[in-house]
Parts: sequence; C-alpha cells; structure tokens
Amino acid sequence: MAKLTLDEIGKLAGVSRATVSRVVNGYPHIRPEVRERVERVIQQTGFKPNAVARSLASNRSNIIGLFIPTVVQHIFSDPYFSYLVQGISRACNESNLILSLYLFHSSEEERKALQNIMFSGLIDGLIITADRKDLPFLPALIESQIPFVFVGRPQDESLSFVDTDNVAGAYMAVEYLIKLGRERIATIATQRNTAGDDRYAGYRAALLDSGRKIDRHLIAYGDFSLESGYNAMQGLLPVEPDAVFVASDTMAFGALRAIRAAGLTVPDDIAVVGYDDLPPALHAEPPLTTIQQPIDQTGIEAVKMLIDLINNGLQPPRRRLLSNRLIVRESSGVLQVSDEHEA
Amino acid sequence: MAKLTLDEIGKLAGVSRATVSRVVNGYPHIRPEVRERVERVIQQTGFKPNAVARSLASNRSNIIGLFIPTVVQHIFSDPYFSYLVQGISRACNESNLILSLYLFHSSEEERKALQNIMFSGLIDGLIITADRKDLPFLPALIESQIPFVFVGRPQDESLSFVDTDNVAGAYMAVEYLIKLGRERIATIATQRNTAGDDRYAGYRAALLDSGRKIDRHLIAYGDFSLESGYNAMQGLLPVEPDAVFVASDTMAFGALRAIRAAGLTVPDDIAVVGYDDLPPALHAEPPLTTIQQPIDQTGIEAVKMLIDLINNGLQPPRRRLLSNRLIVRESSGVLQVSDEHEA
DNA sequence: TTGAAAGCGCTAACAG
DNA sequence: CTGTTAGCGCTTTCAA
Repeated sequence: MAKLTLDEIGKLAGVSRATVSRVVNGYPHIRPEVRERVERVIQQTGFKPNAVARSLASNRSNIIGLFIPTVVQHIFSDPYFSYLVQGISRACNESNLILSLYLFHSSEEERKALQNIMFSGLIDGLIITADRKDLPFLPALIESQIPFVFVGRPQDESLSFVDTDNVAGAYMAVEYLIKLGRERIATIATQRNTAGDDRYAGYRAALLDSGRKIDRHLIAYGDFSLESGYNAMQGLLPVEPDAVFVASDTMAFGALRAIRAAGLTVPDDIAVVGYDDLPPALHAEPPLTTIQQPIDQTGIEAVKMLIDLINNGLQPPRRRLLSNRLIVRESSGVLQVSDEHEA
Repeated sequence: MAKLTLDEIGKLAGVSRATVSRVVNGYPHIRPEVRERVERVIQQTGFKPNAVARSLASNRSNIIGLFIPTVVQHIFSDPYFSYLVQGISRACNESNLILSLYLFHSSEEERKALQNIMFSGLIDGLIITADRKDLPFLPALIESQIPFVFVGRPQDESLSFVDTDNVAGAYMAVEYLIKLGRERIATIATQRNTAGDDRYAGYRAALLDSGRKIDRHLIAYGDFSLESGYNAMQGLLPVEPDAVFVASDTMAFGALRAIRAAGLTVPDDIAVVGYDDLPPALHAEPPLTTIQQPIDQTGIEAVKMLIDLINNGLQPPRRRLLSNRLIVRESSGVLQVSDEHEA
C-alpha cells in the first residue's frame, strides 16, 4: 500500500483531507455517518498521522524534556531519580506526551544542548531536576520563554516548581524527637541546595516552637555523602547530643557508623532520624527512622504543572508542595501507644 | 527581532535560503566568503534551524527511543538501568541525537505507544532493553521496518543486539571456583530470560571442560529476587555443595543469608560467586566475588549500532558481545599468588 | 557555486 | 458540516 497520509485516507473515504484531520482530532461538528466512514478507513488501514508534520503545522510537538544538569548526576544512582522518572513517565503516557531525556556529563554539553532545546523548537516544555542554588543557564532559559517547571524548590521564587515540603518534613522529624523526650537534638545539615536549607529551617522551627534555643554546637554539615555523615557525626559526639536529625539517609548511615564506632548505641544513647527513606534505610543497623517523600507523585505533579504552563501561559508562577510522611523505625525509638493520643 | 528562519538569515546575509541551508549542513561547494558571511550572521543572531521542519523535509528526526517493556521494570530500581542510560545518553550527546524514553506500566500502554512509535514516524530508531524470551510486540515491530537494537540477547538470533558475554562471564566465575579447588560447585540459575540461560551455559561448559559431570542436584532456580536466592540456597544445602555460582548478586545476597542461617561460613564451608557487581556486593558480609559487566559501554555500543542500522540498512543483523571481568572478593576465597602465574 | 521552486504531511482560517 | 487554500520552515532537485 502507498504511504498513508491524510490525503490517502480522504480519497479512500471519499472526503477531503481536512475532514479526515477533523475526525482524527475529534472535532465535534461532523456528520456522524461521515465520521464513521472515515474512522472505519483509519481502522482498516491502521493510519497514524505523521507526528512531525503535525508538529510543524500546529507548532506543538507533544514532546517534553526532562533536564538533568551535570551537578545532579549523583542523584542518578539514587533511587530518587528512578522514582521521579517513573512518575513523570506515567503522567506522560496518560497525557500522550513523549518524554525525552537530557542527561549531561559536562557543562559544555549542557550548554550546547540547552541552546538547541531553546531555539530548535522541538520541545514544548521542560522539567528540570535541580535544587542547587546556582544554575548558570537560568537567565537564558527564562528569556527563551520556553515553559519549564523545577522539581525541587529553586532559589528564585518567581519560578514554577513542585517539591515536597522539606520544612514540614524536617519539622515532623524533630518534633517527634522532642516528643520522645530528647533534650540535646543535633542536626547534620547541608549547604548549597534549597532542600538542605529547608530541612534545616524545619529543624530550627521545631526547636524554637517547643521553646528551645538553637545551639550552634549541635549543628554540623555534610555534603550528602556517607563519609561526610560519618565525619559530621564524629564532630558532634564531643558535645554529647542525645538525638540527631540528619538531612539525608545516606549521611545518616554514616552517622550510625560513627556512633557505633564511638561505642555508643542507637537509639539508647543517641536517637537518629534520616531523610529520604531509601530502601537501605529498612536494612540499616538498626532500621532507620526517616522521612518519606512522595517522589513519583512529585513527577506526576510536575508534568501536570508543565501542561498547565504550556496551555495557559507562564504567569503567574505555579507552586506546589507535597506532604511527606514520618516513617518510624528503631533508630529513633518508638513513642508509647498512650502518647499517640496526644497527637 | 522577527522569528529566525532560513529566509531571515538569507535576507540578512544577502543570499537565498537554500544557501543558508547548505552552510548550516556543511555542504562543501560554497564560496568561502559567502560561507563566512552567512556563518557570521548565524553567529550574531544565534540562529538554530527548526528541528521539526528539518525532520519533515529530510524524513529524519535524530530522535531515538529507549524502549523499556513492562516486564523489565524491576530493572529500573537496579543500578543496571542507570548505568545503561548513562552510556546511551553519553553516546547520544556525542552524536547529536535526542533520547526519548518509553517506559510503560501496562501492556496496554506498551501496545499503544509502540503503535505510535512505529507509524507516526517521529523516531529514527529504537533501543529495546529486554532479554526475556517472549516479546509479543516483536513481529509487528519487525514488520514496521523501523531500525532497532536489543540490549541483551534476544531469543530470535536474527535480530541485532549488543550484550555482555554472559557465557564467558559465568565460565570465568566457575573456572575460578575450580582453580580454588572446589569440588561440588552448585549454581542458582534463572529461567525465562536469555541472560540466565547463557550464565547457566557458562557454568555447564566450565564444569564439562574441566572433565566434570553436571549434577542435577547441584542446580537450583531463582527469579532474581533475594528471597528466591535464599530459598534456592536452602534447597541446595542438603546436597552439601562447597561452592555456588549464583546468576545474580541479589540472589547471592539471599544465598549468603541462607548459608549463615544454616550455621555455615563463607567461604570456608561454601564459596559464593555472584553476577552483576552491584554496589552492595562490596558491602556484603563477606564482600561478594562477582562478575562485573561494562554496562555503560553496552549502552554506548547500542547507540553506535543503531546509528549503523539507520544509515546502512537493517541487514545483515549486527551482533556485539562485550567482555566481563571477574571481581575477586572474600566470598570466594582468593587464589594464591603463585597460582596466578598459571593463568 | 547559487537561486527558484516544489514538496514533506499536517493544521487552520475562510468560504460556502 | 465540509472543501479549498495557504502556509509551518526546511531540504532538495533542477536550472542557470
């Protein structure tokens, strides 16, 4: 058979290509018998409209990009990324969007590709995974007028984003430690990214709200690596905390080791709460109390938001925060049943 | 400024749009001064040709798809997938290809999307991650004439694929156990996928080549899960193996537990070798001897092969097997230095 | 070596 | 309700 086009189908069904186009696109005002005739031909021939021609004529490709800047690559070996992509892809499938992946290994690649994305007009919009504070390409991206949403809170608050509520998550964690009766609650925080900032803010707020003071000596910093967690915990040990809220599970694993290495026990001497609920948290020694984020849901919401931006314009910026859950395991100790009624 | 098109650039440079097109595409026979003039205008304006229009005219999108069938989803929580995507994306960036991700959560989604991929003409080619034996969409895909390569050996040998050499990898592992002087070498194999078949074939060949017999009682089966590894190992314990080659690290972790639970020690009572070299292998108790595959390289080769298919036709089918490495850790015991000279 | 012109297959006014 | 007609921005003969 000849190559199938709207014209071909039209000929076969005895109508013009415009009518076929209307049928394909679900345009309402068509005589039912005509619609049916056309649909039958489409059925029989297995015709699919050419996506490229369609994009050119409509100026809409139905392709969105997932942009993963160089610096976030470590995330890629995290399950975080897997869950996010799962959510995004699910939402794309549902909305008949094609997902293209922009993954870079150098800032040169990154710059070049972004240039292409912005000016070659292939892509309807972009999801950007980045919560770090310095995004050199951002001004150009904004100027290009291409719709995009961040996953993770960007530094610049005027941008659209979806994130989990890191402040509330950290607050929840620390509040729980307080309820457990812990007195000297330390934290291992991080710098250079907004998630870390927000978690620290939650730690701070929970302490302040319970009438406590912030003690600088109880604050240490890591860089999300296990080693940095180990080192930070070692630094905290001399000031004798009886609990520590760690801004990531991976660092918490390091902290657990440091505590064990010092001959102390978890949670008796020091209660530990992590953040992320990565699978290893369950198998940690002891199993790690932590904050679980709805990551796949974040991906789904990001796609929805992007579609909204594409259809309804970039202004005003949209924001969306999803709630997290506290997962209580042994590393924190568990609240008594009677206490639960207080909540 | 007006929207940039070939025409615009041509006007600015005082040439026709055809000439600009030639410059952009590196066509050789152009007067140097003209080329330079055009290039300068392109520079200054930051012009990028419209990717969609280009695709329509040239019938080439420079987009390739990475297709991940429903059943392989478990792979997604594996680092395997991450490494593969890293390799693929690196190769795409290098060749100026756009990578789009087709990830499905139901076979209905899968079928629908495949239909689109095949007939909407958006995509130049496809990389398919699947080593399972039953791929219901395969006949239609072949008929569609769209270029594709498998990552992992497909059942149908007439298809193009790149894979790591599972037979040789398993052979290497078992050969090592033999050299270590192990007498009763069991295996935990898998069914329903070619990688499992090949690893079993390697196990078999190594044994046979050393003049041994295959003992059915030393063969157990798992499904790649940790639990199945545990159960399979429990099943093997009564026949008293002194070594076990496990077809995946994850199952090996299960096997380690089962051995420990039976009060035996690794490697003194039973030597264990896994397959994959996942990160946890390093932290296993004891650290796991295993086979490491060049997964990112596999991705790179897949892209190269796909480009070859796109440019030079689908026939004959291409095949490529990459070599693996034996990573010796404590779970197998280590060969004496003097023995290494024998190799 | 360059320009003119004909499409690629579709959408979207505009008529009727 | 349906057909006609312009394009969308690019590549690619064909002439010059």
